[in-house]
Amino acid sequence: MLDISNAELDVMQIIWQQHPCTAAEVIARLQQQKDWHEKTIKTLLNRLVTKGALSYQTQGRAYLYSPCIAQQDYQQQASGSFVQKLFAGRVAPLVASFARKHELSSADLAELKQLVAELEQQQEEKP
Amino acid sequence: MLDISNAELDVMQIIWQQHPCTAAEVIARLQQQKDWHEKTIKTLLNRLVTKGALSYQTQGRAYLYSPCIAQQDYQQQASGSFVQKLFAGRVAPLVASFARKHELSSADLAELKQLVAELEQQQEEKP
DNA sequence: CTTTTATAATTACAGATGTAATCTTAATTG
DNA sequence: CAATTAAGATTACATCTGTAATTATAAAAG
Repeated sequence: MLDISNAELDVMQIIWQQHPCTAAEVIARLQQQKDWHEKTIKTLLNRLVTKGALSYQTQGRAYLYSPCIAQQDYQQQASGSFVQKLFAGRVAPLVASFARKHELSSADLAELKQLVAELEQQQEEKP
Repeated sequence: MLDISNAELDVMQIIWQQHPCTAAEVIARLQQQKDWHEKTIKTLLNRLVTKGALSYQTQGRAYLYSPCIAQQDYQQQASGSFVQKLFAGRVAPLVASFARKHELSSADLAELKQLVAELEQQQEEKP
């Protein structure tokens, strides 16, 4: 299973937002939020390529990076193992736990409600 | 912030389930689910003490371990940073993502629905 | 009291991670 | 063309992790 570290994930987020993109672009955008040295970011790009999370095509002297895994797919994989690890595979307790600490906005609640409704309906459709 | 690794977390789960407990007890119970050497588990216990996740009281030659952080508190902290890291702090998309891969049971859905209802009510109470 | 045994402490060691610096090489500048 | 610069590749190095083995020590057994 593709395992992306925390620092690497910050790089992936930038690239998921917009790709393909050059190292220079990643560096420029990441440095708006992280105080990381250019070399550090290059290292992370390299490691991500090595572990198969990013691919690239050459464009003259530079590389054009693209994700090998879609953000949604990675989110799915990661939330699966997180929920398994901390909540014995049940997602409702996670939401409860989260809500206890982080006040949910009305928008969040509405979104959740809607989601639950949809899932219920799907369940009825094929019982 | 208290950072507990994956292997360490397995030890914590055992101790959260029942504490205080001796190393021998932890080993016996963990070995029912993990194929870990006794020495490995001792190492993990030690590291958890060092990082302040466990404390102990001596009982003759042995130690009686107890968690320094409640399971709920750790779950809260961990889910907070997970949701932040992968879903920009919004929990609904996490549930959506999770549900897309892992079929939710009726029980799960009911639990979620109930939870949402409660949260909505809380929100009305103090607007 | 000496030997064995059970506990915890210390040490080991490879791979992952955070965080760069240095090296190589090709392109740009003068 | 020579010197500088900018890309990526390689190397660095401390800390964390997974996974134990070794050592010290105190208790139990003979």
